[in-house]
Amino acid sequence: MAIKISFKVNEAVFLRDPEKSELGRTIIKHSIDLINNLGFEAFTFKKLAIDMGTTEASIYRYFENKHRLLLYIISWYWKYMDFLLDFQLQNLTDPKIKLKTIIKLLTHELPISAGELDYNIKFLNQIVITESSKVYLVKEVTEINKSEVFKPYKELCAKIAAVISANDKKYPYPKSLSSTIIEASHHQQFFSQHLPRLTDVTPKNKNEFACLFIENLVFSVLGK
Amino acid sequence: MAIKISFKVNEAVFLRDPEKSELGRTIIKHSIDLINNLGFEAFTFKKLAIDMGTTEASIYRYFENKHRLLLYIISWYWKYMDFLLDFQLQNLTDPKIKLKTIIKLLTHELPISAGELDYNIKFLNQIVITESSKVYLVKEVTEINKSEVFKPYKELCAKIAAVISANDKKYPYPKSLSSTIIEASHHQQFFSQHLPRLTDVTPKNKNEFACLFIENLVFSVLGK
DNA sequence: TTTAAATAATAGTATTACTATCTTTTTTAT
DNA sequence: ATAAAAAAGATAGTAATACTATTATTTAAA
Repeated sequence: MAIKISFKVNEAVFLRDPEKSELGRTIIKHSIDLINNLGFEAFTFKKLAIDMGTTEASIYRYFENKHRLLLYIISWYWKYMDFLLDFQLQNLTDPKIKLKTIIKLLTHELPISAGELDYNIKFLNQIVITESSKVYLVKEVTEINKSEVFKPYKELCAKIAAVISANDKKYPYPKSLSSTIIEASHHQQFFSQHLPRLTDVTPKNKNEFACLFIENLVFSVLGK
Repeated sequence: MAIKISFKVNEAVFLRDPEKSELGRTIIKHSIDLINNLGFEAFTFKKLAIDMGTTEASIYRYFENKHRLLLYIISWYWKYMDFLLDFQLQNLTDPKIKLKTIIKLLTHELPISAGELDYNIKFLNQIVITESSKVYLVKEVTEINKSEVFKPYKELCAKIAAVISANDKKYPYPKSLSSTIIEASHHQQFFSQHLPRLTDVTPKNKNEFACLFIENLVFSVLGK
């Protein structure tokens, strides 16, 4: 019995819930493929419509614009990450091992654990690395933030911050360290792929590099 | 005798050097104001042309597109930062004080030291915080990187990495730590301004927050 | 002072980012 | 089973964006 995993993304993100119809799910599936292929800037609703054999108008019934669609995808990812985190931490008690598990999760491709997934996780991962900061690095951030659509990110950040605090009760910046390791995980992965001189990757540690760097960083800060 | 500061940005970034004509300098000056006002997404050459009383065609003679213009501004900023860094570190010998000076520079508005500046540094600073990652977080990064236009960023990163290594010869990730503190400086400033729950800012430490966090981070990692 | 280079003025094109309308199909409620 | 409602498809249209091209005018350099 394969369980289909789905997460409720804040209603303010979409006009019609894409999880609730075949067309909606197709939009998300094809968007992930297409954004990964073209990059977010070159991605348009027109191209998406052609790609999936429907019309622009149909897509506009689900999302106000492509920024909202990206926000949906990224939010979905954070919810999935949050779920995986709960799942993987459930039987762990040692806060150090908990934190190591979190760092591993942040710096590796997401595992497709428990249930079947509609989306291409490899692509989703790349999109998060390259495009996720574009959802908040916009002029309208304050306006968008009012509708609570950044909640999944904030909740994940708070959850990781709690584990950080459990490792070192006196550490004064758990939330900032949390958001920093989330962002740095992406950046170091991106840099090691495309601008390696901004990192210390070597051909040897290529795959483990981001993980090793972040682990070293975190456990230095938290005093082992 | 006021010295006008100027930096040579890689020729591949522009079609015609904006530093070498009045129109060119006006383009940069007005771009900084307009990008800061509208955000990069809403900023267009048309709006810029109207704002400065010229035509779109004139601007296209200087820059291929708005992404290149942003790249120019950001590159200029890194060059200016590099210059300030040399300037401020010149009489320092203690590597710890050097690193503290660097962190202060990264987390505060740039000082307008030595010479007169054409550009609005306050705005430039905000643009770097909000828009700088958009110059490399694009599909064409590898292609763009070939023309060496990211050099100013890489050089600054290397310079900071050298100071990091001077603080701790055995630390294995100087370049990654360097790029991480550059990026985290921006992110933590952005978050503390717009999404404070991702940080540990308080009304009290508001202005010093990013600096305090990064200092604590760096000197924990480098073992005091 | 001639020539070249830069700018201004204007026009035009393909694409993007939508909105509107009407018809057909599918779903749901009775 | 059927009527009503909702969703999707088909088509059209508009304003703005992201350019390119052409010619005339001004400015700077040889």
